[in-house]
Amino acid sequence: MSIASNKMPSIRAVASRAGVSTATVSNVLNARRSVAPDLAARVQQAVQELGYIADLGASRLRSRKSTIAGVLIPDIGNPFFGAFVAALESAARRDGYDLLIVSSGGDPVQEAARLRALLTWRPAGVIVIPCDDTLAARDIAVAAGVPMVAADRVPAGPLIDLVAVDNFDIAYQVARHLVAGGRRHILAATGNQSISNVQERCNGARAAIAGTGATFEILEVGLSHAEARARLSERLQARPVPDALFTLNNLATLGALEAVSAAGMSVPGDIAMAGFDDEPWMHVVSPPLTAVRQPVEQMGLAAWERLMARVGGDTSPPVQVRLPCTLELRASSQPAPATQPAGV
Amino acid sequence: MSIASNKMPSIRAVASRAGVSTATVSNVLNARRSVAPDLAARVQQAVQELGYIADLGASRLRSRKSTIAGVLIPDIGNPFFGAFVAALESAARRDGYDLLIVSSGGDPVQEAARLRALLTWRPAGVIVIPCDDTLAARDIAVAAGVPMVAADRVPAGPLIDLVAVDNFDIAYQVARHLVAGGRRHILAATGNQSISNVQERCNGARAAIAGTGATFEILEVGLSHAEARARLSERLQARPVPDALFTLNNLATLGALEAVSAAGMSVPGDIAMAGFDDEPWMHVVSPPLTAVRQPVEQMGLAAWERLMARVGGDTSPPVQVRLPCTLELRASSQPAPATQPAGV
DNA sequence: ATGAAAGCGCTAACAA
DNA sequence: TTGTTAGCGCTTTCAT
Repeated sequence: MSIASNKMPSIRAVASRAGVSTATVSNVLNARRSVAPDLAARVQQAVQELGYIADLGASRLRSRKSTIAGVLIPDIGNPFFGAFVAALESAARRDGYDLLIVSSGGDPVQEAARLRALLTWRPAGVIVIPCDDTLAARDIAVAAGVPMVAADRVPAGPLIDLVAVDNFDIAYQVARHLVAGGRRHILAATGNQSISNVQERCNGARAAIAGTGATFEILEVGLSHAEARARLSERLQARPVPDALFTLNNLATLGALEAVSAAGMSVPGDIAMAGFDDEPWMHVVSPPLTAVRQPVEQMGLAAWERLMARVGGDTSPPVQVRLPCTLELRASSQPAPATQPAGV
Repeated sequence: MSIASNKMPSIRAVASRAGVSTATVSNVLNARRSVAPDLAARVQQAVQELGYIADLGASRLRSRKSTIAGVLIPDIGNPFFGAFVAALESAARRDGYDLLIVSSGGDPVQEAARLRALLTWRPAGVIVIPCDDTLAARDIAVAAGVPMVAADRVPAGPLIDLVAVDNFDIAYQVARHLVAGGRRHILAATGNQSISNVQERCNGARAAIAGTGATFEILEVGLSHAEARARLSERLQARPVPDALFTLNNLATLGALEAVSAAGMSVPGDIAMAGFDDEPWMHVVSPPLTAVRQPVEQMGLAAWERLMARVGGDTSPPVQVRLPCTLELRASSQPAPATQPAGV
């Protein structure tokens, strides 16, 4: 709580300097009503001279039009979410909006609290990557009458607009690829099994494996790569030792790489690896990692587009946008070669 | 520009429902003046029932106290900046502030434009990672009377509060380490040589190399790892071939790894590698990469602390906070072994 | 085409 | 302790 800057001139200062009314200044700046060229010029000059910057808070208060959009994500420090927000930002800027970005920390309680903080600024709408499929935040937004679109993860219950990737389909492809390569025991490693996109991924993998005789196992490995490494290291010491690792997010992939390396297993000789999220470094490790590339920028754009539609008054039923992923096949998931001494 | 939500009850709705004045509601909610317990209870209940969420924009307008801080960084999609913002966010939340985060895209013109957009919301202060050492944005903030603290990069000219790492010192350490390992031709790869922290790093390296007989060369490799790979691939084909690569940011490191790999050079046999920014994947590549770990969280906290001090009325001369980095020595920068077939 | 004046939701000064 | 009133900076009637 601090003293706001008080050196900023108000619209009145501009008006008096230009010798016009505040209404005229407003009209010049917002191109609302037509203003005589000479007056407009005087206004522009006064704006320049004073370094006037309009107060959008006051403007919003009176006009009841908001140019803020809220963004509620699990963690701005995660590169995946960072890329998502970057895409949102450029779209928002193009449309004249500013973004209020807050992190929920993956905690549903925080999520609700942060949404309330967002609504405090009266955003035109909110884009949220839910941290669980309950999405208590939805009720708050609905009660407030603020449009909300969900991204990445599928909230259960009442429908709202959703933009996500086709998790089932791509996971199906990955699992089929692994089985086709002769893998018999696929271990899926994920942060939190209860997140909807994880479930979709698991379902897709299961469907691909069904009837092939291969087995499928899910392991929760926590929310950091260090924890993932620990969990997976434990698991790799136990029986049956999996011959394929399907990591369901970038943190798990990293932890898995460490665990496999620590266990002295060779990739893809002893164990195949494939994971969600394709990051630049994944093709400089040896062997290069097979990865699912999510169209994160398109997700951002699509989410923004949906929000703008709602904000613009679209009252049609909620839609689900599903974007296709691409599978970047690299060496880590190839069939075990007869001879290959490669470590990780 | 959209219709703001109009379903939200105002403070008047709460007041009438609780049978009190709006002033009393305000006092209850902000714990300003003391209010009789029964009235307070009625207010709280009305707030609950109506789902009232105060309008902070209106509040700020009247009270002239702002609880938003602006954050101006080159690119929210870059993990380094993402981590910085994440640190800022938790500090800000603790102090009751919300963050308005915008990206300049590394363009000074955009930087100024985005700062103006920020000021439109009347933030209590602004934290900026400048995209060049001119920092035109500074003048705008000064003119507006809004406290600004710079981070990561050192703006030239009039002093403002600055939080950065000790680039010279750590670069000195790295270069000395490389030379001590027998390297004779060190190539520094950077995105934009004109950025102050890059210059400091180069100066540090030069100082360490001076008088050792080794040579030092700087190559600008662009702003993406793809471009970095291309530039470095070219360079590695030319003479003299460097025997050490000092990459000055994470993108350059990645590009360098690709270029070295493509050139068929072994690390650290043919060429040593060391770089700025320690990312989790850097110790899962082979060989693990020597990296400079920047205390990015502490940078965020220190920058926030500085801003809060200024916002609180501290008018002492600008201070420079320099945080120490740590050098994570790994295999990639070790002396060339007599025999080692390792690729990258 | 322009200005005067009201009022958005809130808090601070002033009354009671 | 509580209520009443004015007014933050802006936009929008409503006059002119």
